[in-house]
Amino acid sequence: MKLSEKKLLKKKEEIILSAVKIVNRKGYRRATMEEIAGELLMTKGSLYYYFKNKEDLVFQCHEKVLSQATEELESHLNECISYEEKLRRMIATHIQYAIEEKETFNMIIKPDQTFSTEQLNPILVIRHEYAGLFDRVIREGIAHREFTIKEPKIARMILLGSMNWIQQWYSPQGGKSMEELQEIYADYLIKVVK
Amino acid sequence: MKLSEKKLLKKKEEIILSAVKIVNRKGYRRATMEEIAGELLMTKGSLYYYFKNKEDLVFQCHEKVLSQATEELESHLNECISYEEKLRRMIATHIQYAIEEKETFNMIIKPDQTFSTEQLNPILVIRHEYAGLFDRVIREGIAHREFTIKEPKIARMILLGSMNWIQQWYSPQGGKSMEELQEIYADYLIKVVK
Amino acid sequence: MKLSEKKLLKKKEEIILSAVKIVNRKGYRRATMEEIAGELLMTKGSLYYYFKNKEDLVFQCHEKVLSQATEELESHLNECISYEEKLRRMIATHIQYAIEEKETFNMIIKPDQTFSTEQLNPILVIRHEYAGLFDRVIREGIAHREFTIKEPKIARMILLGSMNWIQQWYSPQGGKSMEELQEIYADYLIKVVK
Amino acid sequence: MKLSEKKLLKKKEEIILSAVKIVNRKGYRRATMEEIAGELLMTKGSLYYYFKNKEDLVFQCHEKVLSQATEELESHLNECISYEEKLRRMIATHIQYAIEEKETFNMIIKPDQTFSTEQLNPILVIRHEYAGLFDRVIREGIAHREFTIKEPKIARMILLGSMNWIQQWYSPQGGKSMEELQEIYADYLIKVVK
DNA sequence: TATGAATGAGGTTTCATTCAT
DNA sequence: AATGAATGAAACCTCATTCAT
Repeated sequence: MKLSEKKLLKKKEEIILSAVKIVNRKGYRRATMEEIAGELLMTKGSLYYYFKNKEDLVFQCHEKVLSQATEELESHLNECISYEEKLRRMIATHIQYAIEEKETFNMIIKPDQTFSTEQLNPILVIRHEYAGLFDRVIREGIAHREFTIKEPKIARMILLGSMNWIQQWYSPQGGKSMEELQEIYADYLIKVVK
Repeated sequence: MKLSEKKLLKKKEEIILSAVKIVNRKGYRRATMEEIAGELLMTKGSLYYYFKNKEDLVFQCHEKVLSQATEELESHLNECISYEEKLRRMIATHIQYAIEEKETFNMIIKPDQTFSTEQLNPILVIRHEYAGLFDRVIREGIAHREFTIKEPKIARMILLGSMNWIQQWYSPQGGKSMEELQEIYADYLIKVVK
Repeated sequence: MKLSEKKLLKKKEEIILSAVKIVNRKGYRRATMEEIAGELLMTKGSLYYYFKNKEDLVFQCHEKVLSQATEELESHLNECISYEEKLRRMIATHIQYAIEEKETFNMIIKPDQTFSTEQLNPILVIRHEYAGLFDRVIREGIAHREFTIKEPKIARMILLGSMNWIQQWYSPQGGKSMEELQEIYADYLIKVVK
Repeated sequence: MKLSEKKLLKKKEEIILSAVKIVNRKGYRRATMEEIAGELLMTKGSLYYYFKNKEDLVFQCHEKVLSQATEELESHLNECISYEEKLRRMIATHIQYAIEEKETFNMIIKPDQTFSTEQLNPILVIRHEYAGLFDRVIREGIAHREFTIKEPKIARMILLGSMNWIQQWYSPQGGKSMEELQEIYADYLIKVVK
């Protein structure tokens, strides 16, 4: 890879980070290209050198965030610990992302509100993959007799649904810290699959 | 109440229903007054005869849906049955709403950073009331030794979050009927509070 | 004239009065038909029974105000007093209207901003008549050797211009009462024509 | 100052001139952003690149015109001539402005209940300064026994009001040239303060 | 006569996008 | 690679006007 390409990628990454920040703060519609550019002391015109359009930029934000999260989840799956412990750690990871990357995660949750059909599909694929990791830990946990339930898919939906909901009410100033939440959620959600 | 007033209210209700539908599909920002009006074969100008502005219209959407749902839940709380059974029925009711009145009920879910502080408060109050009914059944269930958990609020959030999530994937053509879902969810969620 | 016609005229008059009030407060564009009707506990639809459109209504406001003022001016002209005294009284009258019927008078001053060509002409006629009364008192005053100037038309324009300007700064809470202004203006403006 | 900044300012000035023209012709409410832009073969959207909103644009119109006029008047005050002569020249200047820069100068005249209090104040300040120059020449003229009146402020208002009024009727094709008017007005208005 | 309801033209504003430089 | 400037579509909102009842 040439130096110029490297520079290009670095710049793209910077822009994505800025976009993630703004979109998380304001939501997709309210986040303007101008503000995203302003954060980096650029002008909005420049963004179009790096990204085809706003949708494309935000799409790449997702890819980044979600692939990061997926990676983390996978690492937990590969650790040498009990399935319960694996699931605990995956829950903690998901909660962290849901809180810290709130709006970006939100777009993954309701992508059809944001993306055109063309870009919808790749997102659904990543999303499906992501959910699949939870399916796997549950299924394998059942196979190893750590979990007992009959409907692993529905259990997974309960897990993800309840964790995604955290966004609706969580506030850093609220009563519980993120760490506490991670623990309590893990405790209670493990009960579901046990 | 005069006939004309009744008619006015009916029309307002129609508009609200249309608005709920569009807003749920598209989100607050993407839902346009024109589309909301078009659904009813009206023109956007007419909406302003009934509602002060877009915010006001959407606000009344929230208000209506929430207060209606609250009423239904309360009836279950007053039945003479065990707390577990009360909770099962409330879960069934909530799921039924979430599925059959999907678009209407969805409103509860989105708090939207849209509302001016003036209108945000009344919404939060009703929302709080609704959630409070679940809190109550859990707390009282604990007092009667039917449930055992230490964090009833978080349990409630897990319950509501997981149920609201059903909307994201449920389809009548899918594998499970609503009745099956109601049962499985009740089974799994009761485990959380037990 | 039949009773019903009388009633009609009376209602029209009421509406005109309301319109004058609102237009004076807000100006032509900001005064809405709804507000004009509201003042009389009517709905705006009703106004169209009495007036062809907003322009027509406001046009009749003018006619009323200006014909009233003209009448007053004429009465002063016919009093048996010196021309200086006649002019003093006319000045007082004009100032009073300029202050108390501020916006209506304003429309007479700049009618082309408000009226379509069709209605512009009648207004210009009345306006011309009105100014003519000042011309007359000055010309006759010169004929009777009370005044001495060579350019009566320009003097008249100075008089009217300076008085119309009062609107720009006069406030009831200001330092001088209307009565004081009437006197000082008369004193100073008489100097112009002397 | 960089070239680009200069260009920006020039464009802003062009827009201001266009706005002044339209607003004077139609008044604040009737002047549309589209028309103002159209005059310069631009689209209304572009105006928002240069000005925050309509109010801001019109505000800057006022500001510009007023400060420019003030500067010119001040030079006369500093000449070494009698106060009567100073006043004559200031009158001539004001009339010239009112006639030759009719549309630009007209802005001084309309205070429009349009501006938010925030923007109204700076305008009133400059306006006050401008008028203050006439006040000064009259007051100092009194101090030097050239003038005799007791109400210098009101005299000033008569002067400005009558001169501003010229715009309402003056036409180059009319009977009197501007130079004649300047002389006659000076003659008659000096009588007011003598 | 009066009105409730609807309309639609027209206005302001926002902002993603384009493009010459 | 970047930007300043312009654009235009689309959104919200206002309000004079119409008309069936």
